[in-house]
Amino acid sequence: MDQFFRSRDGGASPLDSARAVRPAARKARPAIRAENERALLEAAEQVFAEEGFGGATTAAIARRAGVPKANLHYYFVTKDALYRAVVERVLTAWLAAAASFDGSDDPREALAAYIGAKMDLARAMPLASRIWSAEIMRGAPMIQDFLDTTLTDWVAARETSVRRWIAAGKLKPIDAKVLFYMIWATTQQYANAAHEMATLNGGRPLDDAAFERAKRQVIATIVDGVTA
Amino acid sequence: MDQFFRSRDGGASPLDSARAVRPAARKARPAIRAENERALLEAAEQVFAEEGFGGATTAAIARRAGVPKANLHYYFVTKDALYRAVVERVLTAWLAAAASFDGSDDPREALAAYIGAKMDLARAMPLASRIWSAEIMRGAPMIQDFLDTTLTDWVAARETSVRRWIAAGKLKPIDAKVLFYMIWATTQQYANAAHEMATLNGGRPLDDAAFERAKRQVIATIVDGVTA
DNA sequence: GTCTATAATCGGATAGAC
DNA sequence: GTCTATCCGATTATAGAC
Repeated sequence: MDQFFRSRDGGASPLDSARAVRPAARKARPAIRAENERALLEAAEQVFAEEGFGGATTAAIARRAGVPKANLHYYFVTKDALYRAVVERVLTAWLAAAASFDGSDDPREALAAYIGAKMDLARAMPLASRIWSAEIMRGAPMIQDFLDTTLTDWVAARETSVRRWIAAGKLKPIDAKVLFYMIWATTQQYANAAHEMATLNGGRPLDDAAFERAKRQVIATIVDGVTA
Repeated sequence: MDQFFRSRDGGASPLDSARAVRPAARKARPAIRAENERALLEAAEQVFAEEGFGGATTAAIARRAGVPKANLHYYFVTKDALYRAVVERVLTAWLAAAASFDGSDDPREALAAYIGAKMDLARAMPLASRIWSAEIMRGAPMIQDFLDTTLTDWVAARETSVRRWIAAGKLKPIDAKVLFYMIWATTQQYANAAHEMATLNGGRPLDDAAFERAKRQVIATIVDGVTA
């Protein structure tokens, strides 16, 4: 995972990202460390999602996690390292959802499974999903290596599948990238714009039934829109 | 326009947002004021788009505009007021694009015109569009009044049109809000994720021809996906 | 491993000379 | 109307006692 990240100053090689978290001292109580790291990561996810990287402060994160600020800097040496740890979590989840595209040779099934998985990811991890979008909006200073390597390869491979489906008459003659941009944008929207959706829903967040209806409509629209 | 805004502390009524910009002194040279405000707004748009509200600094904005930092605070009393002025511009553009939905009684034409206008907006004003998305992602602290009033009314009226088209057998039985969320997300993507798209395009931004092809595919996918 | 105290810097905003 | 100098609270990060 570390190979995807570079430090925010842009000058680092993939290798030096090493461990963002200090190694545990011998004979430490692992439970305390695990709990403090968990609380800090959870608080960091909230604050980074609400305020963005620049607007987030380590003091606010430490306060929300219920640990002294100096403790935050003990577990995560810099604000940057803490942010990286948060982004790693959602990258893992993103890759897991991506795998769901490959469960079927039929484009309708593959697309339905992938769109559904991405919708579920936005619903289950809205804060992490928002951080992911914000990272991309800022020009991906932390995940450029991921875009250059894993994502580029992933898209290229799926473009081959799409071309095969087009040749087989199963899909319209579309550009696969444009399709993926639409899928990414639409599914992320259910994390990014949850507040706007709540406002337009009479002030209440979407309940599970409304979300499931939305998921079905999103899948149906895209699948019907690209199949021949 | 001012009635859409509230100050970021959340406690303000629409009335007190008054003039974010100082009134010109009598006998001032309007050209200097106009040029300084223009340079500051342009620089602010760049910095807010790159760093977010919290990450942007007035020093960086003043430096990019080529004016002393104290001058920024002369023209725009607070960072908040400068941000509000930037958001006002994109709100105006958003409303102009929204009007293009109402040019036809046929859903295919209305949707094509609106999606095309939103795509063109993202292409023509990518920085302002990104700020708009970031504002919504943060929970719309500055444009909540717009969401509560103008946007709520706009969506409600278009939902009526969509229901009419469904009843006439021209559209599938869809939820209009889910359709609009998809349109908003997909079109914004061409501003928000321009860097990611460039990476997947061999490092080069989309040229005009590629953008026009994407626009046609987005329109076709959505229109074909929702028409009966 | 924890946390109080503090260093060093940066941030928004202003005073007041020109 | 402009801009240098500066205030002062906030911010990241660390030192060092416990």
